[in-house]
Amino acid sequence: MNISKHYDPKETEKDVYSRWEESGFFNPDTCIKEKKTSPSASPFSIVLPPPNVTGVLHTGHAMVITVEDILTRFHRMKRYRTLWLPGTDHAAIATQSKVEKMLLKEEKKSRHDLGREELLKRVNKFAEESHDTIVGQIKKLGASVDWEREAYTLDKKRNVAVNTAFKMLYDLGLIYQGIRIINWDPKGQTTVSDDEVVHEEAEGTLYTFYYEKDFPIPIATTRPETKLGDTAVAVNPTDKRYKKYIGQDFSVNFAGQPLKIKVVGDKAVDSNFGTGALGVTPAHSFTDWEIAQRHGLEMKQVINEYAKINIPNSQFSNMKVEEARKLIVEKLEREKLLIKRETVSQNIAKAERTDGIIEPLPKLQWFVAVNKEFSFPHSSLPFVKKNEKTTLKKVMTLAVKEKHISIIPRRFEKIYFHWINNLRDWCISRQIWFGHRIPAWYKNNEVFIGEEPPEKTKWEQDPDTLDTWFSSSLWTFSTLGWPEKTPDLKNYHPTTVLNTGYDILFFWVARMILMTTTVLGEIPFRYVYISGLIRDEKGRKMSKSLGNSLDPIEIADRYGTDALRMSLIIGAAPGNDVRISEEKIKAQKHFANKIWNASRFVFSTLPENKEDLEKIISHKVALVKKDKEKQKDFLKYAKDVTKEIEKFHLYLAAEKIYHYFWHTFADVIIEESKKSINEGSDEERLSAIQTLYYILTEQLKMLHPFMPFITEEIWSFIPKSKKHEDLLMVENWPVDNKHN
RNA sequence: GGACGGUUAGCUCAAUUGGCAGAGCAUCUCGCUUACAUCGAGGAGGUUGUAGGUUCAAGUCCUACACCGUCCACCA
Repeated sequence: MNISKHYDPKETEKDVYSRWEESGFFNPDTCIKEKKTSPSASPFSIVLPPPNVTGVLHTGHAMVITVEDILTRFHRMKRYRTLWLPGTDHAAIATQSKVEKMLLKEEKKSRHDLGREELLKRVNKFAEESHDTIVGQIKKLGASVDWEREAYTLDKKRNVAVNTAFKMLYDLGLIYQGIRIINWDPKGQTTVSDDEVVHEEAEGTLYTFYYEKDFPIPIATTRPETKLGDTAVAVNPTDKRYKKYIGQDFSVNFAGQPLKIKVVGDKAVDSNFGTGALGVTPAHSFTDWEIAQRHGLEMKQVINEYAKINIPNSQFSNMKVEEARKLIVEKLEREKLLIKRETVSQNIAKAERTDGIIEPLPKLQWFVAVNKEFSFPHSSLPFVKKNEKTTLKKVMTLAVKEKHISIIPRRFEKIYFHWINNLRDWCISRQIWFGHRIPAWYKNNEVFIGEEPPEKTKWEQDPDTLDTWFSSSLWTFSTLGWPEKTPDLKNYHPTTVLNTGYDILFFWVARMILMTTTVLGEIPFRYVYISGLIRDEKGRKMSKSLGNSLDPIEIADRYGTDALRMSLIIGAAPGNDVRISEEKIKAQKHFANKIWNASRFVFSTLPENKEDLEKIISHKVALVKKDKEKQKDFLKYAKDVTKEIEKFHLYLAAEKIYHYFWHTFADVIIEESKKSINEGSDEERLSAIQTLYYILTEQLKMLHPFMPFITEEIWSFIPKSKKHEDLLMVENWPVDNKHN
C-alpha cells in the first residue's frame, strides 16, 4: 500500500464525513441496534445552540461545535447513549431586518409595500437558503450530530411547543398583557427587550431651567422635549429646600403648553444630582414610570412610535424630538428660564439590531412576570416543593445556587445571580411579522388563549409575534418532541451539558432555565460550559466591520478542519477568550502531518509474515521489560487525559495529547524502537513493533474526538483484528469506565 | 456607581491541592540520517505588573495600588 508522504485534508474530509453519515452512528438508536451501546447505558445529550439563519457560521460557532463534538465523540466512545441534536434558529428580528435591508437596497421597498404575506415568503426563502449553507458548514466542521432529529425553532412542531408553553404560563398567571414602559425601536418599529438594547457613550447637554417663572423648583434634563409630558416634580423627601412644596399642585405653562405638576417626595431622587429635583415624565422614562406608579401620577404620552412629538393642535405636533428639543431650549433662553447648560457624558440606548435610538414608550404588550408569586402544579424540582409559593426569579436562582446546574467556570454563577437580581418583567411581544404569532385571540373585550380561536369567525388573532428567545428557551425539550410524551424526552432530558459563549448567558441560558423549570418541572441541563470569545492576534473582537474575522470554513479548506479544531481548543479554558492566528493554525496543520507520518512509519514496520502480523494486531506478543514500561506509562497518561476531559478541561487534554504524541511517542518511543527493529533479536523486534502498534492505535482513539478526520482516515488503512473493523468513531475509549 | 477577569520569556499562553517557573511561535547554531525539512539535535531568553503581609516554602493565599479588558446598572 502506497500512502502519500503528506497528509492532504481536503482529499479525505468529505469522504470521511459521508462514511460517518452512511454508518448511521450519529443516531444513538443505530448505536444500540448495532450493539455499540447498551440500551441501558447512561445518556449523554447535548442540543446544538441553533445558529441563526441569517447567513454563515463564524469562528464562535466553530468553537462551540468543536467543544460539543469533542464531548459527544468522547462519550460515544465511552459507550454512553449519546445524542447531539442539531438545529437552526429563525432569529426573528435579526432575520427580518436583514431581509428588509436587502429589500430596501435592491428594490427600494419597505415591508409595508410588500405586505405581511409576501414579506414572510421572502424571509422564509432567505432563511431556507441560509439554512442549507449552515448545514453544509456544520458538516464541514465534522460535527457528529444526529441529522435525523434536526429541528428548526419556527417549524410546525416547535410552534406547537411554543403555543402550549404560552398557554401554560398564561394559565399560571405568569404571562400577562399590560401597559408598561417598553423599549421602542423607532427604526425597526417594534419593541425590544432590555438585553437587546446596547448603551453607547456619547456627549450630551444637561439643561437646567424652570418650567416657567412662577414655578419655584428648577429641574435639569438632557431631554427638554420630554418635559412636555411631565406630570410631577419629584424631590427627595428629606431635602430642606423643597420639603415645603411636597403635596402641592401647580398649573404651569411650559414652552406654550399647559402642564399640571404635582410635587412629590420620593427617595429615589438624589438631592446632590442636578438641582435635586426631577421632572417626572411617566410615559417616557423607566425610572419616572416607577415613581409615577408609587404616587398614582397621571401618565401623558407626548412622543409617538416615529420618535415625533404628538400633541394635537400644538406647534410641536409631528416635530422630530431633536427639533423640538432645539425649539424648546430657544424658548427657554428667550424667556430667561434657562439657568445653565453643561456638557455631560451620557449613555445613549440603541437597538442592537437596527441601531435605532430607543424611545421608552408606554404600550400594551405581553410580558412574563418574573416577580409574581405562583406555585407549581406538578413540580418534580428538588428545590421547589409542591404547592410552595415561589417566583420565577427564585426558581432561576435556586436551580444554580443549589447546584442542580453548574456553570463552568464557576465565576459566571455570580454574574448570573447579579443579572437575575436586576431582572424586570420580560416583554415578549414584537411588532414584526417573522416569528411565532402570539396565540391570543380577541373578540370585542374578550381574550382567548390557544392555537385556534374558540369559533371560526369573529375572533382576530394578535398581530404581534413572540420574542425569538421565547422559542429558543424551549430548545432542550421542544427538540425532543414535547409536548408529546416521547421516548426521546424521557431518555435524553434533562440534557447533560449546554455549551455557549458568555455573550448569551442571559439572553438564552437564564431563559431556558426559567422556561424548562416552569413548563416541565425539570432543569434543562446539568452543566453550562461557557466558551470564550474568539479574538484576533491583537486581542480584538472579531467583527465584520473591523474586517478581522476569520472565516472558519476558509481556514478549514486551507489547513484542514482538524487543525482548525485543535487551534480553537488549545489555550481555550472555559470562559477565557482565545486568540487565534494563522501561525497557531499552521502549527496544528504540522501536527496533523506529524500524526500522518508517525502512523506511516508504524505501518511500515508491520511484518509481512501473516502469523506475526496477526500476533501484533491481536496483542499476543510477549513484551520485553522496557516495552512493558512504555505501555504502562501510556496508560497512566491516558487516564490523566481522560480525567481532564471529564473535568471539562478540554484545552489541557488537547495540549497533553499533542505533547505526548509528538515528544514522547514520536521523538522517544519511535526513535528508540528503530534500534530494536533493525538490530534487535526477533523477540525485541516484535515487542517493539507491538508497542508501536498498541500505542499508536490507542492514541488514534484518544485523538479522535479532537481531530476526527485524520484519525478516522488512518484507522481505515491500519490493519486491525476482526473485532475492530468498524469505524474509529465507535471504538472503545482506551480507559475503562464502569458506568454501564 | 457595582461586579468580574487579566498582568508569567520578544509574541501567544500553561503551571491541577501552595512544593525545582514550562510549552508553542519567533530567534541563534548544527544537521536533508530510508516516517515526517510541514522534520531532528542543541542553545539563548524570567526579580511572574508594583508595594507590603501570611508560610519551612508564594506565579498560586491575604491587603493596597497601577494599568488593560469585559459585563451590569444608569443621575433625570
